[in-house]
Amino acid sequence: MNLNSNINIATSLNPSPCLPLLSPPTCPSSSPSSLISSLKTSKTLRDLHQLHALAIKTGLFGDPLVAAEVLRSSVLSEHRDLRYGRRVFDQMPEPNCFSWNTLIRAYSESDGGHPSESLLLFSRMLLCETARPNRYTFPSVLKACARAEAIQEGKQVHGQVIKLGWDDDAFVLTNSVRMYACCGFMEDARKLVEKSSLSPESESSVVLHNIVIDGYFRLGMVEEARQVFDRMANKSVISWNGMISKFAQTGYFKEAICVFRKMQLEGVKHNYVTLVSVLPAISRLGALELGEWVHAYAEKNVIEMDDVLGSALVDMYSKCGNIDKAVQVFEGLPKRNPITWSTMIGGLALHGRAGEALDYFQRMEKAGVVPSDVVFIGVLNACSHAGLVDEGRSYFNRMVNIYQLSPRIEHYGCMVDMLGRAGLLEEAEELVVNMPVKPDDVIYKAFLAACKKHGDAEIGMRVAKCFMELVSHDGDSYVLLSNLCASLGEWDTVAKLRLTMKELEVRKDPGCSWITIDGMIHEFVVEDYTHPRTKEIYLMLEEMAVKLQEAGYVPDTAQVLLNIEEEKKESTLFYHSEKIAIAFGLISTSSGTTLHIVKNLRICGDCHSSIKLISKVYGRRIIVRDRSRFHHFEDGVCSCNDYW
DNA sequence: TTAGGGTTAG
Repeated sequence: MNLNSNINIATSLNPSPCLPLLSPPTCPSSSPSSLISSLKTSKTLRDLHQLHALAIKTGLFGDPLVAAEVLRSSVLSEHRDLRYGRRVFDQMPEPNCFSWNTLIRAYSESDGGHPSESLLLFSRMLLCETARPNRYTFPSVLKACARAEAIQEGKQVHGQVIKLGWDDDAFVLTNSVRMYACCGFMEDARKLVEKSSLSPESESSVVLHNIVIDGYFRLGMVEEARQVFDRMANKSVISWNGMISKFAQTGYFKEAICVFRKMQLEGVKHNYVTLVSVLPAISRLGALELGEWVHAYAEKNVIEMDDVLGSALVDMYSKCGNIDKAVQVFEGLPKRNPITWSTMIGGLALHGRAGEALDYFQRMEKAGVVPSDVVFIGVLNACSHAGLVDEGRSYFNRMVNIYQLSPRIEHYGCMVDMLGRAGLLEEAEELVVNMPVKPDDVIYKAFLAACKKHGDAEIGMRVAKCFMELVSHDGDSYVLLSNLCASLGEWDTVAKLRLTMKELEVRKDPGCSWITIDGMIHEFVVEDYTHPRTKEIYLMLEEMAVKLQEAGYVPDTAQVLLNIEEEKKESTLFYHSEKIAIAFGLISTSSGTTLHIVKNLRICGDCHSSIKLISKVYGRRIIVRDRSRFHHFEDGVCSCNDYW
């Protein structure tokens, strides 16, 4: 869009506004100042309409200050109505500068894709002789450019800023930097910051640096963002919160927690946003102790427990293995929204507590909350993990027919997984082939895992062909497929697959498990020898092997799908990362302590049966979160009833 | 009339 192009706003808008002409119930005295103060305190759209009518009736609308306040109340109050405000503006014979700024700002902040409207108005304002852009005009126009990521227009506006001499104004500067940062022009953004005469300790300088950091994160330039943060002479709580939330949102969970700890060490008080920002990182890492600390901190510091912080806590307790506590937090919340319900239902599903997940879904419906498509992902996931195939089909149909929600690939993913786990491979295949969205890696992975579980290579290979055509770069799917072939002894195909992976530079995520002891996260990969207590860990693993064999453990070497000697297979199995993490947990905690393990991949069959025995032999509850769900091992039994 | 937040198939 070119700001200098001719724009005929008048023809594009409703020229005959219907303005109400009611008498207000309580008629304020008709002086400009009392009308303005009534407008400022008006609470509803109805009040506003009546005061507007009064202004017209008494002729006071002709007073530019009154008209400006009618406009401001229309578009920037809590009960804003942009279309109404636009009609008010178009009625003004000669809007003053304040009114232009008000409407430009309202468009730049609105959600309905209106930033371009802001720019159109600004270009009209430039041609207007009675109102010149001022220091209040530019922040909004620049914000509109930033939101539309319109660099060409942004540069033109910035040109006007310099021409009219507003470039030293703190608000204008902030928004100029933000405009460049949002458009990805970090060089320009940084130049402006460096050129500014602000003291590095000043509040404005902190804001500018926060914006630059945000810009680097948008571009995925995490290291640059971190460097700017580390070098800041002064940091506000918003700077710290920004780093935590951006790290967590980009998958840098450990880094998010690290910043959170550093903030604490430097004596910066956490606030509500800090907690909401760090909790998702804690959830993903399964760092229960830290999560509990955050919960206690919120209570001790009387941080408001609303639906948002409540959802984050429910999610944290669910993903960190304490589902009962998640339920307790949920039940204690003063307010719940659709996300809170989704989080609770998804959490119960993750723990295999399908019956309760479905009960909560019913409660949600009874409470009058309209189910979102996300909550159905939780419901279908619950059915899938509990083998409730008929219920799953029925909920899928209800979602489509009663709630009129279009199934997304995630819903099909749940259905394929559900049918596959239950051994209904042909029905699952039919769904993969006929579903209206293109199957992705995840769908194939669920399907291939089901074929492997049920030993059906024929269907597996048929679908595998489609998967190969995807030219996927997802390492896990290749490994799954090659494992499927390996379980059939098809070593030639395995070799071919490995070669394809090499050619496409596909890498598999290495299996990795972690355990938190005294607030420290300890990470282990398969056959890991890097931990400072490696010697003790491996002595423990040897002891475990002996005790398990005494208890009747037979290694399930069919799980090791490499073409290697049986004996080597046995040792490979015993050094899987989750077993190493458990050995470390056993030597680092007192007897009877529950162990919480998180694994990035799905737990293998041999580990699953070993951990059942370990829980019995060592008298420990062991809670393992793998890629798809929780397993609660106790006294030789797992909560998943071996259906996973 | 500048900056910050929660759920989602394997």
